[in-house]
Amino acid sequence: MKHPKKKRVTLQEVAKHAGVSTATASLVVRNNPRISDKTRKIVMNSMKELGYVYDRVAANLRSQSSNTVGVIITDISNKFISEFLVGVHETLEEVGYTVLLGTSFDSLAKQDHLLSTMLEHRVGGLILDPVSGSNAETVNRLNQMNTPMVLAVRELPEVKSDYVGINYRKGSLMATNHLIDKGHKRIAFLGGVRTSSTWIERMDGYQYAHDNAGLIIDNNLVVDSPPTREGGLEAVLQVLRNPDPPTAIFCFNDLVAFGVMQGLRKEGFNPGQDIDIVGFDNIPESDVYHPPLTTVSSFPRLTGIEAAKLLHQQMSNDSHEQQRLILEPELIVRESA
Amino acid sequence: MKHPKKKRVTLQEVAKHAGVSTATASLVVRNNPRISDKTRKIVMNSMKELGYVYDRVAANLRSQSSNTVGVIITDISNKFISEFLVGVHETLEEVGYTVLLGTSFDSLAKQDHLLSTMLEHRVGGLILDPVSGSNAETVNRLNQMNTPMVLAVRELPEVKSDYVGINYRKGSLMATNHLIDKGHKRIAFLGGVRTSSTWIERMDGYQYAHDNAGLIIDNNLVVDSPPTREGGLEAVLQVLRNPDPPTAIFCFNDLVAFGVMQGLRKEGFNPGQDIDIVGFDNIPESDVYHPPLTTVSSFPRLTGIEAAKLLHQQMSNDSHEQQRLILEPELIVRESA
DNA sequence: CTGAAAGCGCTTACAG
DNA sequence: CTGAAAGCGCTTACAG
Repeated sequence: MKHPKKKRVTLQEVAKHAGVSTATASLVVRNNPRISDKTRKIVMNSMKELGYVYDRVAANLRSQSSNTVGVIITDISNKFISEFLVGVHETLEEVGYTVLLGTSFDSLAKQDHLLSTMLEHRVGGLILDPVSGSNAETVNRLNQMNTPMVLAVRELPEVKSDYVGINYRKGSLMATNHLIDKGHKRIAFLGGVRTSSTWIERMDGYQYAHDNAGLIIDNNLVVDSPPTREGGLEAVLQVLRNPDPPTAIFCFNDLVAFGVMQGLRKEGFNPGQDIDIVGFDNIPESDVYHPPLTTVSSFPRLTGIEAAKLLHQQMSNDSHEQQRLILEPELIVRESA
Repeated sequence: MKHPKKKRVTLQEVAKHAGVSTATASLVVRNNPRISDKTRKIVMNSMKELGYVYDRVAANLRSQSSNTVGVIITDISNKFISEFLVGVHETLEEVGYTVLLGTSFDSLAKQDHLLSTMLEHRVGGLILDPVSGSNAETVNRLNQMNTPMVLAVRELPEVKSDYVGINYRKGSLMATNHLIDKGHKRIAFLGGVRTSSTWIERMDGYQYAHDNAGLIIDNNLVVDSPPTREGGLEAVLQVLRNPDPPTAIFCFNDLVAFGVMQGLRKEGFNPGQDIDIVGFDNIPESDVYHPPLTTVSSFPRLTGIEAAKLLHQQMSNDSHEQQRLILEPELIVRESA
């Protein structure tokens, strides 16, 4: 876990080689304009000659600053999250931060551990896609350390923090309305973790659409599961055992929808014809599924970009008021419904 | 880019509060058995009471060690790479490393910049999925710094380093043979960057299969492109303009295959019936495509795990001989060919 | 515009 | 088993 390295060339050595003081050399590395061009060149030369590599760690320690940002996500395999990460990462690198990545694999214990590690590494800020069921307490440690943070994707009810996410409720409302408009009365809602804010919000929209249409929800048609392909597969198998199965399915996300399609085929149904399906996320592959998936587009990359921007704002402004950014989704109608 | 933080509680303060010397407190934090249980408890208490957070950065500086590892990848959106990253990340976190993530977005300049940044951050080791066209010189900077490194996914001819990757040649051979066995004589090879080792190796296998069968390759059927869905789409449109179009297509990877399918449909062909298609990678979604994709499984996650293990070995053993690990692929026959 | 000295928060010999 | 002091590689006032 530890590994001693060949001795680095230090700034002192560079300074000595260039015949200046360490302070001067330090100013040169940091491009301070107060150094004459002549001196600067001499020092730069010495750096090149000796193969000097700036030690950002020592610099950060001394100046009590940080240019690293921690990013903790739940699961890279999830396309929504990986696209989110692209947005975050791209934006953060642009502004010059280096990112410490942590994956919680949806485990609260791992997330806790990662939070600690990040703090120990003196991150200047943190972007957190929290595990469902994260408690405020865990996260408030960050506030205590005065570390800027933005929460993304999943909102934590009791946590005071910047947040950027999707208007899941509206997306779910649009999806369910679409199915109702097509004449469906028995619409299942499959997948997702019942305690997560993302599930609850989708449930809200699903409920609201039913209420509006004067329909009542059959609770046997609401089956939760991990938000994965496997989860979708299991959920649909369960719901099909129902004596009165659904005629349409609203899926927690596109991954779940794939699993659902697989399950339907396995049971002899033809997805998109016998049973309509709507997904959520509009991951890039959803339009090459079989059949192409009707889904709700939720702009993961943009979510990441905005989260990174918000964090950057927080880190550069001392007086920063809390922000909450909710992106509006869009219904993409394809062949599955 | 910099951000001053509230003053941290230091180990000195803890020591004073506990009535011991800093050295003793330090030994406690690091779980040194040489400290009596009684003293340990007192110190632990003080830490809790004061809200102490270990400063790994200061510790690493002083002890000239590092428990961070840099991971530079080309593109998170690419499912092969993101799965690879999962493997790397999971393994690295298990052994207690924290990962600094960099994405080169396939730009040589960005990769160079990231390498510098990682060195400046004193990473203890590095896993590099190099941009195609990376030159040895760039990478050898690491060797100069004596930083352990393992190359993954793409091999760099002139670079001496551990490497873990896939036997692309064999995978490509299997895929092409499969198409030849089905009676195809005009097999296109679409997508991928012509200068990358991954492309060259696939080309080798494709060539070899043709030679074996006494077939000759029509160079008009070999079209390179970025290894993305968009790239596949463009490549197939180009190859279809051919007066004598192919009857089967071997795709650089599954993403390219999706693009190819889309392109075929757009031009009125029915993928898997009019024209057979084989992909490469076996990404999780490939079996829910339309039609389910015949492809070569290349174990991205395992690749990541092995890369991380190799790096860990290098970092913990001083005498480490160079290793080259090549994973064997597998043909997955589904409906597209 | 440049230099000498102190200090960021730890760990590391060295004594005892 | 514990303590006092030096030092990792930088930056930061403070002088000049």
